[in-house]
Amino acid sequence: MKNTRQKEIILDAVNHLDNHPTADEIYLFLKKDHPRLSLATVYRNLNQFALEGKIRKVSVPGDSDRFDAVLDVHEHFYCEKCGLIHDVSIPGLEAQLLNHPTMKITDYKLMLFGECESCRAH
Amino acid sequence: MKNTRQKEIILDAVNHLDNHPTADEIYLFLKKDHPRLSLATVYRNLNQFALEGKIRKVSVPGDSDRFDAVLDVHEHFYCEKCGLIHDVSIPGLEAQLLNHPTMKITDYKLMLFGECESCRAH
DNA sequence: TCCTTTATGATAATAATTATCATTACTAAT
DNA sequence: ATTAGTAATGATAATTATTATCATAAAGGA
Ligand SMILES: [Mn+2]
Ligand SMILES: [Mn+2]
Ligand SMILES: [Zn+2]
Ligand SMILES: [Zn+2]
Repeated sequence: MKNTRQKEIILDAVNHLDNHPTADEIYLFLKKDHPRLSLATVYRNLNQFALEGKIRKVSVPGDSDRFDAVLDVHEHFYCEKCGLIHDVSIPGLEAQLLNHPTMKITDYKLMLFGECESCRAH
Repeated sequence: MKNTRQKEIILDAVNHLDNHPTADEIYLFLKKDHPRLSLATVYRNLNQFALEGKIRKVSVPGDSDRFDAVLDVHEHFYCEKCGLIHDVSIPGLEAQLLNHPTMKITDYKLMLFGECESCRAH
């Protein structure tokens, strides 16, 4: 509700770190230039931004949540070789999931697993 | 590797409790008749069974993991009204996800959210 | 039965996230 | 510009689910 320097730099960080960073990674990145920043403030604002739809929260089963400034519909793929999370486009998937005949589905969380292109090449 | 009474009753419990129970729910259910059972043993064996493919582990973002004895391909739907997890069949979904043109996808975790039929009726 | 090995039970440790609360600093009104 | 009111922050404690540790117990083969 009130504008703060912290909100500004945290949102900027999510926009500039395009690797689906965790709250802690964002915190460590910002701490270099803003040593008084608190991890609690990072969590608080990331969750608030996600609620407001300014960013996406990406749940990784058995691991920390990650954050994504890209709002276009896309899925996430966790490469079990390199550990990176890659964006994946699956056209028609969202419509297929949300148009279920009996259940009123309003949202979904999906994580794909496997081996990414670059790891397969090696 | 060794057969124990604990393995037997824990696997039986997952088969008997068809509500996608958590490790703790299984533990509390079994403790009534087996007061010496340890929660660590429940976790250990549930994870082992899941690795062996005897049961499924169902990840619920932001909540405890759940366990499922039904091995047939099906998805899970979390009703935000009643909090229950319902089974959902989405024919063709698995093939669509695993046959991605570029990524070698071998597995996925999906959780659907919305309002279930019975809650919508009220 | 005896021996070796693996599993168990009890509890400590871990790790991510949220809660608490005194202090700080926005914002708007004076 | 000063003030007053309110919301946000920073520091840290608490929470919660799960895993790790390790002494003891029990499985199963010889
Ligand atoms: Mn993304
Ligand atoms: Mn199920
Ligand atoms: Zn990779
Ligand atoms: Zn419901």
